[in-house]
Order: sequence, then C-alpha cells, then structure tokens
Amino acid sequence: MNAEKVLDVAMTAYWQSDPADVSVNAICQMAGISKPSLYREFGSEDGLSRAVLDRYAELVLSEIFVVLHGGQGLRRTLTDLIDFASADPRMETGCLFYKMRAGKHRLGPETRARVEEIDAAAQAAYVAFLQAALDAGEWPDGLSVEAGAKYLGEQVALAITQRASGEDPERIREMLTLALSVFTRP
Amino acid sequence: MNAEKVLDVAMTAYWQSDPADVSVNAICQMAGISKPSLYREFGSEDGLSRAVLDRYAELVLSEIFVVLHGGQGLRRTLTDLIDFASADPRMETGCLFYKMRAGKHRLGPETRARVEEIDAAAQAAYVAFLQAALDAGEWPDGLSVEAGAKYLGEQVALAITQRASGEDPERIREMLTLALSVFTRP
DNA sequence: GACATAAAATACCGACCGGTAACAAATGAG
DNA sequence: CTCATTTGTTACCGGTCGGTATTTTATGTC
Repeated sequence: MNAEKVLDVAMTAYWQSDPADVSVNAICQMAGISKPSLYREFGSEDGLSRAVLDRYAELVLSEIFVVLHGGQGLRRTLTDLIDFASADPRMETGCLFYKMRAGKHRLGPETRARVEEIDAAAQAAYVAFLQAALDAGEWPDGLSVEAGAKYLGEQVALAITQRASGEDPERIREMLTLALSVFTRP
Repeated sequence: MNAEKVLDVAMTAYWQSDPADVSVNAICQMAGISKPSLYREFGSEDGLSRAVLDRYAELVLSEIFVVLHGGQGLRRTLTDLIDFASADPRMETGCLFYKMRAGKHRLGPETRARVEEIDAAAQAAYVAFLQAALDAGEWPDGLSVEAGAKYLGEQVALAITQRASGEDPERIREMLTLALSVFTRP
C-alpha cells in the first residue's frame, strides 16, 4: 500500500486546496487505497494530517530555516526571503503550514500542537536571525528584536498567502519589499 | 419572526467564530426560529450570508470608508486606521468581511460576488485616499498609488486578522505602525 | 362558529462526513 | 497442505449538513 505515496498524495491535495476542504474519503480515492488501510496506518484523520505536516516541514519548511541560518547578513537574507516568498514556484499555491495555521481550530489536537511547535520554532529562528544582525551592527531603530521577528514572519506569511489567492507575483514582491524596507532604512 | 433579529444573531455568530463554522441549524436554534421560516425569508444559506454581509457593511465597514474619506491628511488618517485596526473593541474578534474574504471559496455565489464588490470598493477608497495625499504633496517615494493602496489595505487586514487570533493589541499596533511608517518616511 | 389563509413547527430527504465491523484474499510458518 | 496472521475490501454506523414536503397552529373574515 505504500505509506509514503499516501502521504505525498495527501500533502499535495492539502497543499493545493486546503486541509479543511479535503476529506479522508477523497484522499483514499486519489491514493487508490481503502479507508481502513489508511486508518490502520495513521490511526485517525488527525494522525494523517500530522504526518503530512511533518513531511512538509522536512521537505519544504526546512529551506526557510536554511535561509535564516545561512549567516549571509541582513540585506542578503532579506532578499532571499523575498525571492522565496514571492517567486519560488513551490509557493505558487501558498504554504501548507500557513494554511493549517490559519485554520488551526479545525485541526485535530496532534496536528494543532505540531503547528504551534513549528510556529514557535520559526519565531525563534527569526529572532536568532535578527539578533545576529543586531550584533553585527546592522540593526536600524529602536524596535525590539521579538517584535521585529514577529513582523518579519507575518509579512512573509502574508506574501505567501497572497500567492495562494492568485495575486500577481510581481505585485507581491513589490509589497513585501516595501514591508521589509523598514529593516534597511538608511 | 423578526428578520432583523435573525440577521443580528447570524452576524454575531459568523463574526465571532467564522461563517464556515456556523451552520444554518445552529443559527435557527440561536435565533429561536425554525428552518423553514429562515428559508422563507432568505431563500438559501447564500441569501442569508449575503444579507448578513450587507448589514455588516453598512453597520461596520462604512466607518472605515468614513475614515478614508475624512480628508484629514495622510498622517492623521493613518493613525486613525491604526487605532481602528489595533484598538477598536469591535475588531476584537476580527472582521467578518475579512473572514469571508479569506474563505471566499466556501461561500455561495451571491455572497462571494458581494465580497468581491466590497473588496473592489475598499481598494478604490484606499486609492482615492492615497491619490489625495499625492496631490497634497505628502507622498514619499516612487511607489505607484495602486500598489500603495493594496499594501495599505492588506496591512490593515493583517492587523485585524491578528486581533481575531488573540494577539496582543499593543504588539499589533507596534507592527502596523511599523508597516505604515513607509508612508511617512522623512 | 365556520372557513380560507398565512405562518409556524415537525419530521423528513439525500449527500457527505469520520470511523469501523465483518469479511475475503494473500502470505508466511510449521 | 494447513492453519494462523496479516492486508485489503465492501458495506455499514451514527451524525451533521443544506434544504423541503407535510402538517399543525394561529389569524383574520364573514
């Protein structure tokens, strides 16, 4: 039956539309397996979506962490983030993690807990990145690092979410560049 | 049976949680009426949510338009927007319009069309506001008015959406102020 | 009181949901 | 070959959804 294939099918479906709009029945049909098979493997819908999220994290989200921990300096890292959010083809239909976070209350407890974990890890990564910029003397104004990190994360999330709703990528790049310009003010 | 009371109940329920998470059954129960009564009055779920959106627009959204068309100048209008998004108690559980827009694909055709109408009207209002600022010589850099209007609208939407997810209002104000500071750069 | 009319509620429809019991086909061990 | 265990399938469960046919209750008129 191949659990990996099922995960891939589910991830693609969740990612392309929205976890709340894809039923277990639909996933079984798309994967060509029966419902009991899926339930024997993943236990519940919550178990499946949690496994999907884990797979998505190591397959896609890891790259954002790579960018943030790359140590390329403030300006270079920001342009990398802008490129990723506004132009990477994988974000063309949005980010599965942000879709899950936006519909957190509709998720099962396991998946929701994992979403919160990842959210905290992302926030920590943004904080570490900005703290490094601060230490390197690249930090502009009196904004706290935590607030800046949250702001940065939410702007990236907004940009990617707009990708999912079909907004023109060039327009998105323009807006995200504007939003992040507060970090590189003269 | 009182259609206004039903609209109020439905608006409150949709607004407080999310239109996608409130069923027609639940609304009937909360309003103390039967389902056929509701369907006689509004025709369908789509008809109800459309009527609710109309009521919400004239009750709440109208105020944002008042702020935008107030002719108070760039800086003053921006701080008014920041106050409204980050501190107005009515936005404590978010904005019904933004919730509907975020889940557009789950709405019926009438309601969805109305959402798009309102979205276009809001965009036009932001454009008019920024165009007035441009004419008054208060416009900073080479950003196009349309892009600036979209940016402004999305930042306000982001701030209000964060209210709905329980974020600290002071933190939200800080971030929105930062985002809108690009309009008032020296 | 008798009766047409309009508004209300009860009870139901088919579709889909997440989840599972009961059963058939394959597979490995002795 | 036999038998037990696993793997997968069909068919079903209770529940909720949006929506409606049917019946009850009220209301006004003569």
